[in-house]
Amino acid sequence: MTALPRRSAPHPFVRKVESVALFTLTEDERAALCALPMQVAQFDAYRDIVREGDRPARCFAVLDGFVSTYKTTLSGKRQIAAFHVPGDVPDIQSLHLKLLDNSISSIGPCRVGFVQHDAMRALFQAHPRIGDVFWRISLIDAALVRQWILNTGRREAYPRMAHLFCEVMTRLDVVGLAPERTCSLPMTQHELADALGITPVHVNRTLGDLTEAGLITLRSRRLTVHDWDRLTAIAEFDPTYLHLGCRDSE
Amino acid sequence: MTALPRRSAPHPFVRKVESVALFTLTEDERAALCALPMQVAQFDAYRDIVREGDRPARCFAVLDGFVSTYKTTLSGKRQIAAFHVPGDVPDIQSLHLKLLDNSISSIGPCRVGFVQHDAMRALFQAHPRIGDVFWRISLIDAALVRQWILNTGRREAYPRMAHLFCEVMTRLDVVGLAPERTCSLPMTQHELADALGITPVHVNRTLGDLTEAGLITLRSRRLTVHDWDRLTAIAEFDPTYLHLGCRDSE
DNA sequence: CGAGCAATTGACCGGCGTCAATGGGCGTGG
DNA sequence: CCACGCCCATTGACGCCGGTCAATTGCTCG
Repeated sequence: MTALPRRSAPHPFVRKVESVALFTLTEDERAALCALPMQVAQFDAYRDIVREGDRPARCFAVLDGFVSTYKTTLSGKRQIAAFHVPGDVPDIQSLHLKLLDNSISSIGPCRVGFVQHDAMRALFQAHPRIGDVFWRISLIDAALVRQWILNTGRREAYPRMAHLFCEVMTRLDVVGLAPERTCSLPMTQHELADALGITPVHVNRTLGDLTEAGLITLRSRRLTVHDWDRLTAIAEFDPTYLHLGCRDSE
Repeated sequence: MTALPRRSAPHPFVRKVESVALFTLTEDERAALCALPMQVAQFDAYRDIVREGDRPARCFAVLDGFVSTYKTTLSGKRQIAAFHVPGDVPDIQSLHLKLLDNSISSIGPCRVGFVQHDAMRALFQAHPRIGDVFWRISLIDAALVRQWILNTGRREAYPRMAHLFCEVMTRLDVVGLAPERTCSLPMTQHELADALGITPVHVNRTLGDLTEAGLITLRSRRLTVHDWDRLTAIAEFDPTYLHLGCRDSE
């Protein structure tokens, strides 16, 4: 990890909060969010950003790249429970759970912004509605994990992988990172395996099947979906669980 | 579901909040919790209490019995994402996510207590620390689901079932419902299957294996663990993720 | 150009699913 | 009090999805 000088770019929390809130931010609230001091850091690929057992005094937002939440068994098997895309705050839970129960690592190289818990807590005290939005954010994260369980527990490898691609593509599309159903997917097949709960070898076979079927292409870390309708049908993908912004339907 | 007259028993939220909070409640806070109006209802076994897609205006606490949070695929396969024991508030998320993304049903017959969202929100406004505790409760629930994913994704049926039993026994012990490593387990093998992501037939075989190994007995809806050390070893069970109350370690 | 990791492929195997039949416990009705 | 029906549990045979092992190829970067 390399510390970089603090930047004055538009604060990523503003965008995230605005996309999740069910109300419009006041100028005051927006200003308070922008005033959050954030320390930007860069990570190489496949580095732990925080580890299970840590007691962090800050949480972080993903600025660029991808990050994964994972746990491991004592015997070393690894299971990824969630991917996080730019704008997400993967360890928001650390605000209220001192002891981290999962690790979070970079997938490709990535940039993240750290914010001290104290600063967040002060913000929530001054602006309770913002605190509620972050609570909501953490609940949406939990909803994704529940869907992930349904996926690993009750779908075979083929539709399971299809579902993962549907989710990633949809979430990236929301933040403008999936034009033309194409997006960056910097993870190796080994990491896909850890996300899907299968072996890397079988990832390769399943990936081949999806490709042969003309559904997707995954080459040099880029994923393209050729037939979105068929892919979502195979995956039985219903994006409701993502709790995307259509405010009246939320 | 049958509506019962309101009871004046000690409010279950008090106990739950006290067990999860990292501080001691003031008299004021305790009184406010006790003043929460709650409507008690009784459910038969295997009834949905709330359904995916609902927009509830209240949430509920489990008073007696067990309930399960589950989702289903379009093709009808079912996956249980969590069990809830007396004292839990399984749909706390509905406070901030209008649209429920999972169903919750009773396992055995059970009693639950409904509390209007408005009442909860008023409480949180008057006592922000209590709001924080409920946030913490929802984060702990999320931690359990992440562990559940590791379990279904990266363990075979035998240790997976062992792990589930370890978790249930530990959580019931916390609320005094597992004396002598024995507890009620009112679910059928079919529901165990839906929790573990395997088939009922294989549940039966695995259950037989655990029994033959002298680890457990499961008869007439009662689970007994005969060799806790060996069971936890097989399950690689580490209760840290449950975020139990040892306050200094949290 | 060589080192090292990621991807690919084939052969084989085993855990778990599927199908189907049997047995057992319990509540209901005769 | 017994008979019936229903659901749950149990058991066996068989097949397949996905795991394991291992060899080869390809890519990336120093």
